[in-house]
Amino acid sequence: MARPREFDTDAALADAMNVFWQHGYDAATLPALLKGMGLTRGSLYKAFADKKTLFLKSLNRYEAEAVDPAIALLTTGLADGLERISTLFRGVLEAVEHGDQRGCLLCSAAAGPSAVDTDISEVVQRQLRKMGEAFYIALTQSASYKETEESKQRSTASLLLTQYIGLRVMIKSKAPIGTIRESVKAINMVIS
Amino acid sequence: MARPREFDTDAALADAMNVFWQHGYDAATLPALLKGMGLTRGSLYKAFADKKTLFLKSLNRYEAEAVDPAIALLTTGLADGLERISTLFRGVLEAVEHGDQRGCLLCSAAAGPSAVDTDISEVVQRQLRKMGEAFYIALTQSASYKETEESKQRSTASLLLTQYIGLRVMIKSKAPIGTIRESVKAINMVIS
DNA sequence: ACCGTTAGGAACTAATTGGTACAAAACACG
DNA sequence: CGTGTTTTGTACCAATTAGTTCCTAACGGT
Repeated sequence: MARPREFDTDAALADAMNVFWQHGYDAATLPALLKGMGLTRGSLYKAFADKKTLFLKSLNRYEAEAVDPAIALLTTGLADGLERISTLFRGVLEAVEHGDQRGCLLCSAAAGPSAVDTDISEVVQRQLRKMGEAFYIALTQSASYKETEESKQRSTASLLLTQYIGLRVMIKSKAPIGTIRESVKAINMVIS
Repeated sequence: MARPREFDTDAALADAMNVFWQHGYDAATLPALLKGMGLTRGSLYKAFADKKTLFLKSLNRYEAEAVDPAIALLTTGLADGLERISTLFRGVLEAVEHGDQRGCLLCSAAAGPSAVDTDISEVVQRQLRKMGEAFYIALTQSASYKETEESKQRSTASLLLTQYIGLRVMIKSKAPIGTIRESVKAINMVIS
């Protein structure tokens, strides 16, 4: 009973996510978002309230699009948990080898706006926690770790999460590819 | 043979560094810097050219004030290299326990402006490289690692550097203290 | 075919951004 | 004492920021 929206809000959100992914929260200016999303101010503010909520929605979309698949990889599929973990890190490395230097929206948010804004911090913490839990589950489902005491499994999971964040921050900082490779190699060394 | 400066440039730089440390490069506005440094626009621009070079100088000062001491800890002093590494991470943890959530200026720069600006990236990469090298030296001077093959020493050093970055990013993201403790515990587990 | 409701889009706003211009002030040296 | 040189501080600037207003366009139900 009114004029229908001319664009697909979900597609627009995907575009917004990519702009934030490339530039980061602060550096993603409104004009850049508008251009990337292909719509005008009126439409954006009508559909997404304001920049911060647009970012929060982007973050949630990132969760669905990048974090959850990673978690799925870690918690299901391949027989051995360690193999899954290796595959995850190998995937990150491969993206870099193919020139993707965007890093990880979640990790960049952790280093940036999450420190300042509690709403953003909440979402970031929740997603990081999920990742950590997924590492833990992968460990419990691995031949080499399934029998070890839980406290060691927890610690190793925590190590892997920290390692994941550190790795993706290094990638975004334009660290030389050799350093990235070395770091991934080191992880494989530790878990096997 | 002219009017002398009314402030200590080095003290002012220290103040600037702290402002950047708390807010990050982008979020540190000029008024915030001026207030934190206790001087006016005229003086700041006469003494430090512009915001970016002020940041680069702050980064170098951070190197002298925080990075180099950490490197010194890792490469000299305590008998065993692993003990030095433990001490470093324990120090980070202690700072957090005392309420310091600023994280690490270097690590935040890595996740933020380093991705965009090559001048900043250069400084960041150099400092990260120094840190990695220091971890490596600490390993070669430890009872348990000094005999292992170099490639493994390199990998472990790389792991520690990545871990260090990840840890400090998590801290800045306001991760719960339990997670931080767990992550530090995990490192001690790996290296001993 | 009309009418209520919503989307779209351009113009506008108010605040803030980093940076500059310039006059007044404070010194060192002769 | 000047006088030349540099700092200081204020006022200013143009550009950019996120966000709003408001008129028009496009629909859907009756």
